Amino acid sequence: MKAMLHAATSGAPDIRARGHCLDCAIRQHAVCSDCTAPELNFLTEIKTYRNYKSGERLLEMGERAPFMGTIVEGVGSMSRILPDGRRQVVGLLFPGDMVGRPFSPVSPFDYVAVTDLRVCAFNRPQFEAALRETPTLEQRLLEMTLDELDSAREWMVLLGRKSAQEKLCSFIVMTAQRALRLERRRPMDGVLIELPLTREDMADFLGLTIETVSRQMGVLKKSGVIEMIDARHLLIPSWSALEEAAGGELAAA
Amino acid sequence: MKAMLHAATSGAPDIRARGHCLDCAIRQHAVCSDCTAPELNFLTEIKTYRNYKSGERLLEMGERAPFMGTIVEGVGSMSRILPDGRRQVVGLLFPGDMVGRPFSPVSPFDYVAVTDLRVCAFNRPQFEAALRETPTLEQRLLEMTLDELDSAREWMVLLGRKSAQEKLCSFIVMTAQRALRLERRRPMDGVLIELPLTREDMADFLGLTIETVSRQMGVLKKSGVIEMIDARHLLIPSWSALEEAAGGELAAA
DNA sequence: CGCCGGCGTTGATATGGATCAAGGCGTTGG
DNA sequence: CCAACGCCTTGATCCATATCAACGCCGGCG
Repeated sequence: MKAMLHAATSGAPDIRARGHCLDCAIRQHAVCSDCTAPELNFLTEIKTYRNYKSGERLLEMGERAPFMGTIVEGVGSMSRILPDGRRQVVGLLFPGDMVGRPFSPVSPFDYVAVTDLRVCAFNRPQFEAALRETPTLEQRLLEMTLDELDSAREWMVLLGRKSAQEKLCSFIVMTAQRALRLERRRPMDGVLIELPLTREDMADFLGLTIETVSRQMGVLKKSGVIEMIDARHLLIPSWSALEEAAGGELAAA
Repeated sequence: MKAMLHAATSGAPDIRARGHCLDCAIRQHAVCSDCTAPELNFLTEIKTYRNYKSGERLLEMGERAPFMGTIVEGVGSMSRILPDGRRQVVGLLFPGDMVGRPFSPVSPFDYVAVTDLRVCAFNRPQFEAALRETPTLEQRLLEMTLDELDSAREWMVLLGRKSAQEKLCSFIVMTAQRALRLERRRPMDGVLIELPLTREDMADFLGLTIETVSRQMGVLKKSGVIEMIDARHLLIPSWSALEEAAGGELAAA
């Protein structure tokens, strides 16, 4: 629950060579998914890649955000830390998800690399201009934002009304759905799940402490809802039993 | 915490006469705020008003939503009820706020009238077509959606990490800000606040029980953070003391 | 008028999850 | 090889909030 002392915001992230947007592995999940070839040509010209090590901060709450971008590889988080150190993760970012808040020069949350991360980044004013001039881009952003809003509200249900057990199960369901969707696979019995977060990040996402997360994982293991390969790898014997234990619908986001 | 048995979704809400959008009292707060006169002429033609009594359900989670709209008068809520009856309010709707989920024929949440309500409504397909054809409208919707997303995430911080006390104070701050903004006034010491919600709705919004809400109101009263005129009317002697007790920034939404 | 139902308060008790504390494993680096 | 650290687990205890229960106030209605 106490905020970890993460590495400070990186001053000069590793910026790598381009590569054409047409060849992008996650384009179909990203804000540019509906763009035409000429539009992609333009984006190719203004994008840069940024790489971060796990724990690095990409953007800091309350600070000017020099860029916006899309996660290409890895997992990130958005979080806020209260003055006394309590921390709440308000969103996880998987490949295809946007980093940064369009139309606001100041980031309303901290963006942190949960795993090593690769981000397709755009200079903010340039990207905002592109948005205004490109209806495909803007419409897709609207769609994505509406979906994120639905997800955020579902997470509010979890935070406000679910038990620690149910929170854990919902988290596992959500993580599995996101991971599987990237591979265009459907949830099924016997799938193997990798949890990209530390117990601390899970706790901060679920509004719990690490001890409670750890204990509830134990309970789930004992009750057979999950099998633990190790702390970060689970097997789901029965998808429906897991959803049952999550205590209420979780729409795909 | 148990779901109240609200009146069923109204089959045929009271649909009233028009009135021109140019004369609309809440236009500057709504999705149509940036529209030109000709655009407003068009909207005037396709809009209808719907009136609801407190407790009526405008849209039901999982059901086809025949319309979308904007709150003109009164306060509404979006909520979800878990299979076992636990309820979480995921958003309050003040004049200017949108009712319904654009681009999804099925409502992801229940929309309920908290007070008597007047809604400016559009037939869904017509409104969506208007959105696609009217960049001012679509851009404004994007802006509003991004703001709502920020608010939802701030509420996640509250639900996950704040104490009952802090939740109550944050709620009062938020309610006051919303009410004052409509009147173009700024928060100041000594303002009188009206709480539009029952203790039950507050509890469901804050992830608490009614008893805890009631007790914490008592504590706030005793500690002088608020003065209670009656259960629904408060006086804020010191705005900064209230914000202090809310335990962390609450951006205006 | 008197009853009843919705809403709010208050009190007594129970409990889920937090807190405090200790220890285990695996990796890194001296 | 051992020390130190990050991450995770497990145990004992505490406490904030839930739960269970009763009551007061008020407005509507028979």
